[in-house]
Amino acid sequence: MGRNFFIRPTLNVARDLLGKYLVHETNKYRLVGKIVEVEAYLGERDPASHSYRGKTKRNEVMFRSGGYLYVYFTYGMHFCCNVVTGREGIGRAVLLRAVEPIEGKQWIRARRAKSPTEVDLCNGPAKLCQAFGIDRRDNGTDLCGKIIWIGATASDGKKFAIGSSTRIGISNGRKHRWRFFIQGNPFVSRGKPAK
DNA sequence: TTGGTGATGTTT
DNA sequence: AACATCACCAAA
Repeated sequence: MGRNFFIRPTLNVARDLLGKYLVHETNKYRLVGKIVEVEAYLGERDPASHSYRGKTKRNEVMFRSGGYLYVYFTYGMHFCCNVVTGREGIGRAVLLRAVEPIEGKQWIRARRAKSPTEVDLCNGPAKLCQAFGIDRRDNGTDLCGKIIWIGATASDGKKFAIGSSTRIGISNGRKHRWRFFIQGNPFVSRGKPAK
C-alpha cells in the first residue's frame, strides 16, 4: 500500500488493514500473513496509548507520518509491532495482533517451534513478531519500502464481517471498542477483552 | 477449559 | 511498580 493509505484516520486504517497481507521479505525467504486482528491506539486522546503523554525516545516512531513500523519490547521478553497512521506529529498507530500464515510457513514454524498447532503460530501480537522475525532492529522500518510492507489482496473489501470489542491487556481506556477482527476467522487470538 | 504464575527487561 | 504477553501447570 502507498503512503496515502496510512495517512488517514486511525480507526479507518485499522479496519482496512483486515484482510490485507503483511509481508516480510529478505534474500532468504518471503513470509506472508493475512491480517485478521488489530487494535487502534489513538495517541493524546487515548490513555492506553504509548504516546498518550507525548513523544519519548521509545515512541518517537509513532509520531512520524503514516506508513512506518513501530516495534516495542514488552514484558521482558516479547516484541509487538504497530502500523503508524496519520500525519506527522500525531502519535497514532495500529497494533497488529494476529495473522493467518499464508506463505513461508516452514520458516514460521521453525521460529515458533513451541507452537503445537497451525492456529497458534501467529494468534497474538508477540507470537506474530516472533514468527515473522520482527524485533527492535525493525523499529522505524518504512512500510513503503521493500523489506516489510502491507499488500492488497483478493480478499480485501466486503467479503467478510468485521467484529469489534474492547482492547486486550490494558487497564486504561477500557471503554473504547477499538479492537477489530475478521469475524469467524479461526486465526484470531482467543484472548478475552478486559472487563 | 479455565485460571494462576514465572520469565524477564524497560519505562515511569 | 507496572507493563498493548506467552507458556506452562494445576484444578475442575
